[in-house]
Amino acid sequence: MRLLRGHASVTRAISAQLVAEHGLTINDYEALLHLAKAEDGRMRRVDLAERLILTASGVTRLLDGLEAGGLVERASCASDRRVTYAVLTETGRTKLRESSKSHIADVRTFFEERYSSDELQQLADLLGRLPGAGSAVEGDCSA
Amino acid sequence: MRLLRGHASVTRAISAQLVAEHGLTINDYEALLHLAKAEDGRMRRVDLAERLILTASGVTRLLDGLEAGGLVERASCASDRRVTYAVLTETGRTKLRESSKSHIADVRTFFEERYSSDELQQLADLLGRLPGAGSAVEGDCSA
DNA sequence: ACGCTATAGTTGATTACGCAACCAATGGTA
DNA sequence: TACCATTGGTTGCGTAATCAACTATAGCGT
Repeated sequence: MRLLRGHASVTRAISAQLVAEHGLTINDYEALLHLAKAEDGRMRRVDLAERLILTASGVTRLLDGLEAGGLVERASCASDRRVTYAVLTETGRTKLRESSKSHIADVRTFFEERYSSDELQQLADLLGRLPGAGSAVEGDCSA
Repeated sequence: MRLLRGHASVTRAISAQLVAEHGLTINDYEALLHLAKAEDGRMRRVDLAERLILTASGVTRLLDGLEAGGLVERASCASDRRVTYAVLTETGRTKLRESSKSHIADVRTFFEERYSSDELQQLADLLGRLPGAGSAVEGDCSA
């Protein structure tokens, strides 16, 4: 675990910039990002939770905030009435575009200050094997 | 940041075992560990905070719990009356010994399942450059 | 057609932590 | 020596996340 200790300070530093500049936490940001990359800008809440490594309730509350800010909306699924989609709004998409510029720059700077691109590649390979880095295709509600 | 996402699940998994088997969170455990490695089993709270990557207040509360469990005590410093030491008690030392066995095994298992020893070394080198991994010698109250 | 189990999501209580404000000592420096 | 910036520590408050309990569907197997 010692190994992973550094995570806290890194995340905090980067997250703080994001909050200060755009009013988004890292999870807010990454939720928007996942939605943006998903088909139709929508995901089932449960799939989003898995991607963000949050519990279902964590996602409920995260999305509460984003909905309140008008960045996402809910939509229901015709074929399964249990599911609620989180859908990126146009506002949300814009917000993401705006914030990604500086955020990506911040992250890049942070890592490039300490690692060469080879090392970065290595790091990505190694850390990519941890759970939660998977990239399986999620189920769609198109039945 | 994507890179560091895996951290959450790993920490949770390992921490859960520790809590279930010994009633200690990872921070509890590592606090005891740092104290055990320190001279006389004691550290200034502020130094402990730095090691654990917690704020001063975080450490205050962490130690509250450990004190309540009789695992650490407070001691004051003769030469600087601002400082309070956290001191490992005999009970605490025993607790640490007990829990370290299974915890170390758990961690080892977790990492050895996914990485070769070379890779582990690489990972340690790379992650060791993140802030909070430093190993500077801390000030002692022996003036 | 009926019940049983699994899945999606929400809510209440609790926890862990950070930040800001604060107090008390320290240790220059004017 | 009187002041003031710095350091160690605690406390109040807010936030993000967990877990457990719950509701509502879904989709079996008999």
